[in-house]
Amino acid sequence: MLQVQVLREETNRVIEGLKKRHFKDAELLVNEAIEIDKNRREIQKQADDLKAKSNSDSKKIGELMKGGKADEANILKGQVALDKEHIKKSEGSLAEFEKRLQEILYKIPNVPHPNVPAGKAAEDNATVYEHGSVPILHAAALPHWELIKKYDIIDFDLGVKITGAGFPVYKGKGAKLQRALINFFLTEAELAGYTEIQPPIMVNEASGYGTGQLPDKEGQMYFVNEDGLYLIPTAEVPITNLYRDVIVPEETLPIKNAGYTPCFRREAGSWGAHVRGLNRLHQFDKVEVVQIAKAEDSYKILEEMALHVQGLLEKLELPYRKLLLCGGDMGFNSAMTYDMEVFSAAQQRWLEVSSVSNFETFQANRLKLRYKNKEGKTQLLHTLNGSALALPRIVAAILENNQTEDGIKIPEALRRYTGFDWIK
RNA sequence: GGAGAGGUGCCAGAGUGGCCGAAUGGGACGGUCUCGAAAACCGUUUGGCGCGUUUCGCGCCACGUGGGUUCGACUCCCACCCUCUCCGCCA
Repeated sequence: MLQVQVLREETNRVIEGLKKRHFKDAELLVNEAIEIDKNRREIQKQADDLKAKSNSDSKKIGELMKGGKADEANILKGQVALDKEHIKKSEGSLAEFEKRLQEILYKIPNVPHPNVPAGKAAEDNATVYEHGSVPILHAAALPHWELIKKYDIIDFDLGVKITGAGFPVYKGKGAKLQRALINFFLTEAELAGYTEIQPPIMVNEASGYGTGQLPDKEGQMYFVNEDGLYLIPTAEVPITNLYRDVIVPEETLPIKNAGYTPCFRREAGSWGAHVRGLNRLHQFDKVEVVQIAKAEDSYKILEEMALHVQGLLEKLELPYRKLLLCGGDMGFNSAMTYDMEVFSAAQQRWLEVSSVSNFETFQANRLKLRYKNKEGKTQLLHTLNGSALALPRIVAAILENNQTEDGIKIPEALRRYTGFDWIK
């Protein structure tokens, strides 16, 4: 959520930025917010003045009563009662304005960074880096959903039996490969200076609001009705919310946390050939990295985080490209996002395996995540996060790209974690 | 699930109707002392919003949340949320 103050003071920058997203009602909503805010402030001034008056009158009444001047006190009481009615009215409309302002602010996405390319959709994203070459597969090469059957390492039908579609069962070397990847990603994160966090995978409503899943994306999360808890769609939610309502000491910045969690996504309504196999699931595993930084450091850190993810892909010997997302393709909360896509050789398509974003103060504003600067002023911090990495598509790419007639070869860097070199 | 206790500032903790944005202790920060440090002593230390003559002044709000009583609520009443302890169940 953007701050009204920013809308007020940097109206043009905000509107121009939002246009880059092809966000339809940018001008309309921003101006409406500013207008409502103006009314809100006028009413607050009126109410505050009236409250100041009745506060001091109440004090006088106390003094008069003590001095035995009950008559004078009673006259004043009548006066205060009258003022109270007016205050109540003002407060009513103040609350109304605040509610409407909030509703509008929830609808306005983050303002893209100036370096974000213009563009409407995925094809307008800028490819800023490419690495590795596409492997040439043997004639009988299979897509991963065939490979997992051939080697009996992941079973979708069993998942359907015990839970439903999109909940695969990993077996034998398939299960061990999961564990190895998680371990590899966490170890690499630790080496990069991240503190490992193991958070709950259910969160309360306040956390959902904190990172922006609520109120809009409610239907995308699994909800445990009995206890009012949400299954997390990503570790970003619990790990970022650790710092909700916190004023962090300046010397601890930047804060670097990493965590492995299963992730749950309802993904209502997305079906079809391109979501086959491991491409899209309701439950999957992911290691997430999260940083909290001062405004002046956040873009340097965004680059650092992207490079960390690139390093992982290079160690796994996967060909990838790095995209700088265009305004039209960015997520609602983000000011700048890099996507990493891995080439899946048997499917002959790029698969998104990581998304690294700087949210600037967009999340911090809702989270009330701040620090005190040198002048003693509290300031909002910047939040950043990235997948490092999401497992299923990495598994798909490893299986497809590394298949030979003799089996699937495990990348060198991963072998000390798997304990085996081949899936045969 | 049953019974009880409780939610106050960075932490602990007092406060049962106006003198309370809040005692006291601890922590942190600054200063005095010291070659330096410790101790001691002195001082500072919640956040949000609004207005103005905007490194400062004034006002409003907040003692879990929302309502109520009252001229006046941390204090009284109602509802809700959360935490802790004991019992039960349990990996």
